Amino acid sequence: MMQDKILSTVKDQELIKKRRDQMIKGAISLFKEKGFHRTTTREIAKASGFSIGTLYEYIRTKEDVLYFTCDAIYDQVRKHLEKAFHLENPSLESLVSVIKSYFYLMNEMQEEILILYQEVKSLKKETREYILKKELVMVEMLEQIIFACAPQEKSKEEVALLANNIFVQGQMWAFRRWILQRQSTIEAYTERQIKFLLKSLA
Amino acid sequence: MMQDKILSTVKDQELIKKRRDQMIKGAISLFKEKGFHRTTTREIAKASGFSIGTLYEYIRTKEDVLYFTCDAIYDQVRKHLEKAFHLENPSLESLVSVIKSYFYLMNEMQEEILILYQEVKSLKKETREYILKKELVMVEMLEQIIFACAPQEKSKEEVALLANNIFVQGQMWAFRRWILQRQSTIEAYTERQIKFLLKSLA
Amino acid sequence: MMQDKILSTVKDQELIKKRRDQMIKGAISLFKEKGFHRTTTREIAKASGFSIGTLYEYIRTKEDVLYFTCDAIYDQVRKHLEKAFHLENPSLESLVSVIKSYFYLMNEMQEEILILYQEVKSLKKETREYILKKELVMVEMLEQIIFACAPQEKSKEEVALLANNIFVQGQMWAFRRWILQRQSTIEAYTERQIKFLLKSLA
Amino acid sequence: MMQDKILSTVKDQELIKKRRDQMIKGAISLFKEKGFHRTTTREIAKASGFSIGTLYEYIRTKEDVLYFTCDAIYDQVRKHLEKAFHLENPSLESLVSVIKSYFYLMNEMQEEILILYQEVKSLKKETREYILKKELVMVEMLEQIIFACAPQEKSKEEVALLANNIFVQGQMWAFRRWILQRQSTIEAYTERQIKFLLKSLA
DNA sequence: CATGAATGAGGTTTCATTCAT
DNA sequence: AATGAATGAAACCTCATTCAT
Repeated sequence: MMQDKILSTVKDQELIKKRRDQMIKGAISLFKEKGFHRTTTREIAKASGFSIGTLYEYIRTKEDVLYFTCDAIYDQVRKHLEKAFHLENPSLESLVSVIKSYFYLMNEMQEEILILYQEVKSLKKETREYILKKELVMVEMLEQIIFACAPQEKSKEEVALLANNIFVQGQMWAFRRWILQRQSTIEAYTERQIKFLLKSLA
Repeated sequence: MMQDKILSTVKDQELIKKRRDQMIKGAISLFKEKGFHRTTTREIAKASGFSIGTLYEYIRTKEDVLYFTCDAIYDQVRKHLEKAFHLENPSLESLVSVIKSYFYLMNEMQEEILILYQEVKSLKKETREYILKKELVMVEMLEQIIFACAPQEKSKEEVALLANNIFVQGQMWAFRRWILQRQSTIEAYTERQIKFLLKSLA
Repeated sequence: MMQDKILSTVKDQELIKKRRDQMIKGAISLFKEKGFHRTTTREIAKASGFSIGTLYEYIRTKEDVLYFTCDAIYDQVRKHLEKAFHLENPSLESLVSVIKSYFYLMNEMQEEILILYQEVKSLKKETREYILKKELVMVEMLEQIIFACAPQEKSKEEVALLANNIFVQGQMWAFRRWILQRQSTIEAYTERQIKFLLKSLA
Repeated sequence: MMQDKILSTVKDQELIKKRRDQMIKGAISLFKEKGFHRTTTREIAKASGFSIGTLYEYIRTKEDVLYFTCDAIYDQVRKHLEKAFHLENPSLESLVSVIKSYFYLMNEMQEEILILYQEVKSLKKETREYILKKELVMVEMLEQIIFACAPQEKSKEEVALLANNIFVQGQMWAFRRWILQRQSTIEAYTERQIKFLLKSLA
């Protein structure tokens, strides 16, 4: 984990984990509300339940908080998907259920997804690439599944695009909530997208 | 235009237009590079070719710059689309050509689209809603076109979703460039998306 | 008049007088409302009915406006007093009527008096002294009247102090309005102050 | 104390008191010299012996400095008066000694009194009223003393007016120094004012 | 390990004044 | 004479970061 590369003054590894988890929890709730830039380190410390001094025992710069936060969100998504993506006998139905599972997760994690969409660009290049690689891995997992479940003759590029489309359509439910959620539910939305998708796969 | 509602100390309407255009141009190039929050008003003034004092003759707050910028980007998109959307005899082919035209525009306006995606959330509620309404209008235009060109039995909701998908798939080319543009060109991308879409419409 | 010493780009003397009168009128109403420091030159120009450029044809610095304003207020007071102070046959009664006349004037000019009290200190030393000399002259006029009307054996110093007391008690009605005007009228206030004064003179 | 209502980022109450006292001392010396508006927050910080950042740990806005300063000046006056006003057996002599004590205090606190006279109006309504109430209380204390020491038949209104006159005559020594202190000493001034006053009381 | 007071660079915004038209 | 757009110094205030306790 790259997380470990960010040095902490503190030695006790368990404590580091605990404090960073507190921090991420506090940060997410603040970033949801006001975004990264409008949130101060003092607020983060307070929301995390410790002092500003202590916060800086576990990070080097404010950007580290954003990094940890994005990282944690991606891990949460990945953890969920890994479970769902573990298919026994691939079939179109299992692809459908994977997609459903993913869309419903996006519905639950709407706010966190918004954070990713809006703030990742504030990370510096190197860190941003590290974070995005995590999404890349997930997209590739999805590609595998499509290959396995819908093995019609399709080029690698087409499958890759389908995987991306599915990924974005899940996130879209979050970042276009102002338009999509005015008149639809996650269930109806999922239903329709899957319908279109299956036609595309045909 | 809501633009007019933002007061300027300056009275000459033509000059206001000219200066605000300079400002938008300067701001876009800076926002592309470092985002809204990391750009200072001093930098905006300089990039616009006038002094900080002059900048504030044409805006009230820094947020106004973001507002003008987003507004201008949306207007640029809309202006283009209005032309492309003006169909003579609707057919599947004309739908395809509309989509192509839109995708190619997104390719040209990549950086601007990124600004929209990342910074609109920094506008205050009221202004943000005003800006998003512009996108809503465009989505509705696309819905009309789909109805006209692909008049198979489809529910209003399905058409709305298709319009949204098309819209997002265009923008996606910009905001997922790090993954999509590594291995594809706008032409190939457009081709494939249209292929999937036509299947969905079938 | 020192006013004339403040150069104006404009040559036409009548116009200068007219413009400065407009300016003073505008300035007084603004200073009443928000004080000298919180009033901007732009606001003064607007309230005076001309442009900021024109304002600066008739003054050199913002402080000049304050100077003209204080000067005009003092002149207004003096003009009034000169009439009232012109006694035919001096007597205690005529002293009383002079005081009454002064107090009632202070009542009418409350806001202007407040400007003097609060803003004269913002004038630079030299100008301030020039302005205060005008009050000194008025106090001396009052001393003459006391001498003439209440010719009991009193030292020069005592008379000077009485004159000052009377002057301040008139202004007090304005600058202590928050305490005095809650429960009294100018008539009752004048009555009582005169009663005490006559005892002091006895 | 209302002071406590103004939040400080700092938690240590003793430190807050200490720093605010430093601040008030620094501010008074600057306000004496150049007034509130012409004094910058940086100057206040420097004169207080700490950085601009630290200053803002103990206040929210520049106006708070003025508020603390006025409040401190009034408290200093009140503290002094409370001692002097504590009479054992009331008599005309004790009234005279109270007045003397007050006038001499005004002589010592001339500059501070000037600050009150010129700057209180810069406080926002609510705060200004809170500050003025402190003066009101002192005036009422003086009314009590007059009642006790000079119990001739006098109306409540007359006593109130006398108390106000005494108060203003003390402050006058400060704010009319340019005229009064040219030719008199505080001793002579006090003597004469008391003489007039006793006649008024007769 | 934890705390929180201190720091000061740097952000946004204002406004007196000038000068070309 | 009148205008008003342009200027930029300087104001207030914030906040990431440090470090003595």
